[in-house]
Amino acid sequence: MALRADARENRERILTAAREAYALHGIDVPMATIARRAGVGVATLYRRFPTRTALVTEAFAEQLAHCVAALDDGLADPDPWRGFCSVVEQVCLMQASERGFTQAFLTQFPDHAGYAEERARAEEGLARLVRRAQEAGRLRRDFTVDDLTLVILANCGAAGVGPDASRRLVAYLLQSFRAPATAPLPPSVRLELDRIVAP
Amino acid sequence: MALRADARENRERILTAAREAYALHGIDVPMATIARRAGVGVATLYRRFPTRTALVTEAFAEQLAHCVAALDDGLADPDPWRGFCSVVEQVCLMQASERGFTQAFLTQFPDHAGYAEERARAEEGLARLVRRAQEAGRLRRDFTVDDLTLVILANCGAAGVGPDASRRLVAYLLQSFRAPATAPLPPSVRLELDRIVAP
DNA sequence: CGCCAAGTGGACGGTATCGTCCGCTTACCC
DNA sequence: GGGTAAGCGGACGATACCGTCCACTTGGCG
Repeated sequence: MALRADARENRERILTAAREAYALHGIDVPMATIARRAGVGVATLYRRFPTRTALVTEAFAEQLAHCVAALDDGLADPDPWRGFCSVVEQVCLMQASERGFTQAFLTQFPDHAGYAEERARAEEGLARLVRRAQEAGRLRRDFTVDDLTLVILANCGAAGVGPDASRRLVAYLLQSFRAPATAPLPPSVRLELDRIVAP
Repeated sequence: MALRADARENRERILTAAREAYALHGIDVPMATIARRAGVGVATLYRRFPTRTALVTEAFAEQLAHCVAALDDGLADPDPWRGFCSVVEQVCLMQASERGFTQAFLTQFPDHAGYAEERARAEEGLARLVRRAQEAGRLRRDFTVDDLTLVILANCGAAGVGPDASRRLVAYLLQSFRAPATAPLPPSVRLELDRIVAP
């Protein structure tokens, strides 16, 4: 049944607060902190989102949709290599700018039954993205779909530093993925070891 | 003053237990768990290692020394590029096989005053390693020392999966670091998303 | 052997987070 | 405008971990 107007607004406030809190303190931030930031009681939070993962899932639903859209865009690109690169870049940028998204992504993607079908679709799309770029002779033949996950994980570490570090890492990786040749990199990034959040 | 014989043995047992516990449960494992695994009381643990970081530091002192040695070896290699690669490979392999080491490394390296000098020496060595490889024309000119940290962080994510994933990532990265050309990769790795420990 | 300082273990109070319960408030339908 | 069910918030008991304190044990020297 539909939520009452005030409840619906509170729900949105909670989701926003959760994203902010995750960005600031990582995904293990106490539920009470999120509730306080949203200006609601903990009970309200727990009523809407019974488990921590439920909240995380909903909080990043939009970001996840953005990733799926990026994949579709990449597949639609007439240039298979450009499509491939843009998918990798966009997803990694998302990881780096929306702190906590990656943890959410990795934590729940395995099980969460509701998304099994969406996940299968995504995997199929990724496989096509890779095959297409390889058939065009732009992506090295020994690249596998699993390497995409490897990129996600690698980027996870770099994302903790900031989008610049992530961009540079991705640029390095894409160059090694390309069949031959190299190209200039984004500027070097000063790494502040102190400010890394435990990914 | 010197430790009593039984105390010395307990100390070793604690360090071993700590490494095991870190590998299994990550670096945030409760102190009591380590104590139990070592077969000692918590008081004993706290007396030897007053803070969590003190324990972590000592537990991985050997691994850290190994890294420093790897750097020296790399610098001693007559082939600057081979020396560069071996340092990167060895350090990353250490991260991947000794779970928890990276967290230790990153967590405390910034402050921990006692190691300031050792750290400075390491940084100087790394700078020389990079410069040497560049002057030999084997390492791209736009590579910076900070990129080495970037590699460490990127590897951190891959290391959570296992040494194979780490090796493949490092191979990719080293190829993009090299002034020109590519080479075959280690075999592809099946990534078990379920078994990733929060790095 | 006997002393005693070094060493030990577990109990304990303190703190943080969890998730639920219950009495009060309020949106919305009539 | 009034009734009612949906919604609310904060208090509360449970749980986990921390780090200390203290009464007991034991290695090793004289």
